[in-house]
Amino acid sequence: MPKKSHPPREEPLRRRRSAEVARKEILDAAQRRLAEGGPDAIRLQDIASDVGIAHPTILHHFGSREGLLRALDNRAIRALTEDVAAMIQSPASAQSGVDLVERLAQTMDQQGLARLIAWWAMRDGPQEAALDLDPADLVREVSRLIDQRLEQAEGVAPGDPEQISFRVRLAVAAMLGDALIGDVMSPASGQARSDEKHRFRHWLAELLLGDRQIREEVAAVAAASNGD
Amino acid sequence: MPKKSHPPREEPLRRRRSAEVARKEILDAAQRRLAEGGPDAIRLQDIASDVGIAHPTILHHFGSREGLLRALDNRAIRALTEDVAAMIQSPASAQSGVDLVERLAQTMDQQGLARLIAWWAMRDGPQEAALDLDPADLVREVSRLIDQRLEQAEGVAPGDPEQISFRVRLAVAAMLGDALIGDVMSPASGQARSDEKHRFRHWLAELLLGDRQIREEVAAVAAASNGD
DNA sequence: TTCGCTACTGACAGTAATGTCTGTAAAAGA
DNA sequence: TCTTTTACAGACATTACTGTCAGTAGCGAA
Repeated sequence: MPKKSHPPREEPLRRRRSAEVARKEILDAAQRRLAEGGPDAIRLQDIASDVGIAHPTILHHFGSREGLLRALDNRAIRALTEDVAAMIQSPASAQSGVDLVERLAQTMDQQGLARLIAWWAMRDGPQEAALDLDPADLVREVSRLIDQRLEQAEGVAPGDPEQISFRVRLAVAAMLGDALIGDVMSPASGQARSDEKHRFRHWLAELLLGDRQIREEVAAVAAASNGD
Repeated sequence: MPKKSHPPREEPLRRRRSAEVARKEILDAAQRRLAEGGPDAIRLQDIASDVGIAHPTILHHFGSREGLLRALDNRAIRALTEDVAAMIQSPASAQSGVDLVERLAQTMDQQGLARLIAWWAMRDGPQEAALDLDPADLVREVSRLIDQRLEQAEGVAPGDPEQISFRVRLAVAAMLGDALIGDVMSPASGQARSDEKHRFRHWLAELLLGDRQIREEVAAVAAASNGD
């Protein structure tokens, strides 16, 4: 029995979101598609049906398919930047680099951020980057933050500032690459593969901070040798 | 004046390659397109016009577009495997890891191999890998080769075999990630960026082999301390 | 309640890409 | 020279994806 229009309808015929919410839901769906199905899975009609809207609505919010993709790119770079910055400023990262690497890896893994960034690099790489923000600022900002922390924590100014940015660059590049092909490179499978992944990240974290510790050991041994 | 068909024609109306050569030329063109223009640039008609053939010829050789892509994937993984293997067996890699990392990076850079691999990871990652060869064999084989070399060169069996595979995994992942987003992460530009890139690789190579050297230093210091 | 704004939709247009079909021509072998 | 094989091309079919357009409906403001 079809509803009469007498009482005001409980369920509106179509849901109307704010422009902001609509954009977010569309971007989320697109990112999910990209993560699960690869680049060919980003089709306006599919994304629209995921969100529960018609595909012209996506065009309404983003102008064109290309506009949607650029918005995806920008959000991904921004998310990575903010996550890395928050990571460094968190108190947990004071002691060890393990949490840093682990969280960076999880950021890359979750929601297919690694794939999104790789895809962006493939499409925009050779041409001019059509982004709202400059990814190089990521490294600059992160390096600055690390520098700051180091001075605060140790009171030591590290000799070569490039060493810091190299570590950041290595961590980001490695976690990006590992998120992309780490699974297929691993000889293990199933739970063992997951365990190995975490050991790998742990090992990398120690490698990134390790030589400092080892050099301290050297200094300690040398001091002991002189003192005795 | 149109040619008479009296004398046997010097130039045939169409060039006829062997199936093998044709496949190679098509794959080369496709890879070039992918490297320069991104994933959307792989269109049968474009590739065909690059090679100088009609697009149904590509279908004839690879069955379908998907078949072409799978052939591309397989060739990329194979190229990477063989290159890494050759790299390790070369005499130049005996002394330092610098040449290893540098060559691995160049392999990734040249001909857009990094992009090809990233693209493959994006498309095949979540599903079953549709490859002729298992990429995990790459790591296994490389680890075995490194193991071999280490025993030959130093006569020492390294403690943890996982340490070796972790280094390979890190080198490959880092150079893949850096080939993808290294340029945009670099604060420098132009020639300075290129210089920085090489310094980064050099630094990574030393990091990968460095702690061994440093530990030897520690041992040396300790020995000197005891001996004196 | 009325009005205006705009998020949203259905139907359609245009286009471009893959894939099929039928036939042609260039080699290799007999 | 005849035959067989197969690399290759032109024309067409089909599909499907993006983008347009005119109109609808929900929500806030007056």
